[in-house]
Amino acid sequence: MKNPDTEDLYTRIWTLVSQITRGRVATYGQIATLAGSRRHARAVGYALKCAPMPLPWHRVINAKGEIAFPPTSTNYETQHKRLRREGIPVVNGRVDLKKYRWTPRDREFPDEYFAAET
DNA sequence: CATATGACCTATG
DNA sequence: TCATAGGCCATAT
Repeated sequence: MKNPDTEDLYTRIWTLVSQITRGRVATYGQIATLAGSRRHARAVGYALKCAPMPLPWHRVINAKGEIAFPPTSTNYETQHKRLRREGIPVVNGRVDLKKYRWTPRDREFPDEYFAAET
């Protein structure tokens, strides 16, 4: 991560993820959109991987409601365990986004966060 | 510079 | 609901 723009992007992603409330989940695309552009869905994963501070990364899942790690990985197990521990059911490998999707509060996210991307 | 690889997403049938 | 196709983009090699 040498590019300064990328660093800004990652910083916004880290801030957003840190604000996901307990017992709720957000998707990679959702975070990317809030961070400024919905095209960076893939970059969210990278940003979480190199986060310099502890973050509730387990609250970030894909658009289908699934844990994005390979089901056989230890990362998958860790995330699954943490979600269940927060009271988020994972049935058939997926979370009900209709019920558990996190939505930012207006006060936390001023209008510029939702402005059309340039 | 060219490819390949993901903690991805949407549109479409 | 599932599968496929095409798109996206930071990183790694």
